[in-house]
Amino acid sequence: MKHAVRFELKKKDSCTKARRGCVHTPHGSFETPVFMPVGTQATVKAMKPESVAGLGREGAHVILSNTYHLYLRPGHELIKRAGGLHKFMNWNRAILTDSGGFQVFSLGKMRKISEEGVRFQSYIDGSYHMFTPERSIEVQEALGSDIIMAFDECAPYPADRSYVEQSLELTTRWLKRCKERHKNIDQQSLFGIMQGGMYKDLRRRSAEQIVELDLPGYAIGGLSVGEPKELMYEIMDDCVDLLPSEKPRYLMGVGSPDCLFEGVERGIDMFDCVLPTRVARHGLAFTSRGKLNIKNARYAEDFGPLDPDCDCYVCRNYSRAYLRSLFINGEMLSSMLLSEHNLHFLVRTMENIRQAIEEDRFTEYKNEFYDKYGQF
RNA sequence: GGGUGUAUAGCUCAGCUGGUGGUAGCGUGUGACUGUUAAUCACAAGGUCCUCCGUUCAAGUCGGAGUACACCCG
Repeated sequence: MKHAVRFELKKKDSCTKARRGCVHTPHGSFETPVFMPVGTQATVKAMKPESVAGLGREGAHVILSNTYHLYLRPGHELIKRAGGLHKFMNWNRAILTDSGGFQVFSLGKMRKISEEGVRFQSYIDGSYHMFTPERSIEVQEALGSDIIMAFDECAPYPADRSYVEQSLELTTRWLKRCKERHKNIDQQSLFGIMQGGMYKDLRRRSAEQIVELDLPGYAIGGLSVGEPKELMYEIMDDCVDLLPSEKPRYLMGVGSPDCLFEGVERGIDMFDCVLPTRVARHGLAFTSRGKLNIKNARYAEDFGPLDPDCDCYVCRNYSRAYLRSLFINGEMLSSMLLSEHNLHFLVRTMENIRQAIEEDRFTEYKNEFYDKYGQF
């Protein structure tokens, strides 16, 4: 049977491991490397779907949503009855759903891990819910996303070697159960997730185990969980190549501008991150000259655009002074405009990266970007 | 004109029977945020405790006068 998702590798940079490709899904294709905006609760916070579709020059063609959150509320069965996640949220392009694996990490004390799965306590009403690999796949099937992620354990940092080792082995066993349970491979594609924490040999072992299962795509999980960036880059130096070059490689949860460049340079094709939308709601903008905190007093009477080099809707129409005024008055338009700008900035930067790879000048573009952006 | 009450951070207020001014809220200033429990969180600055006199070893706190404001009565 034909896989729902297929990767087409178009070009490789001659100096670095950067690649240019395209992922084809039942809900259209997206060019890679790609940044996927995050819409955890079936919405990219503060953004209308048509605005997401209009980001950058070409628009965003894939977003991420979350299995655990939608399972809790409004419920995957409800979304299925609504006609699936795409229809429910009015997004007819590709959707990738995270499995709930990250919540094993982020929900901290509110869960208990066993061989069977994870017992979560709902942060909404305190009720208990058993999530297993099978359950995660069932829920993602009901949601109808194009790419579904394996249910994994995202280990914390720092973590003992023995803990990470057991966690990685558990993740592999769970991946096998996910694959076993996943039947509609012509409608949805399951991506496996590498773990192994900050231990290179464990990363290698994890990669070997999951690659053997011959899935249509692979992700690197368990990075950007609090470790220094240099350490993350060092781990990536080693482990990206362990994933098959003919499959898309997805670095989960990463999305600061510098990390995108560093990831692409090491052969990553897909990224997702809440950072641009979260920091936007907290008043921080990414600009070509670096981070800009809109609540700083010095912007009170700055009537220029957020980023003079940006051509987004926000920069074309609003001043820093206005955006600051919105923010300090607690107006929701502040979140909307800053989210749109930040997402545009990352989506546009990725478009530039893709073009640079096509023209075989990725490193040149990266240096150009870094020079202008300054300190991260 | 008389009575009553209030006066402490930029604002709104805690501060018991005197013992170095408050983990107070908001505001202000700054920072953090990376598969979203996050329109969140953290830190900092900022005061002749209205003025004067008195009681006391010691007064934001007790007494008196003044001033300002609020309300009530003429």
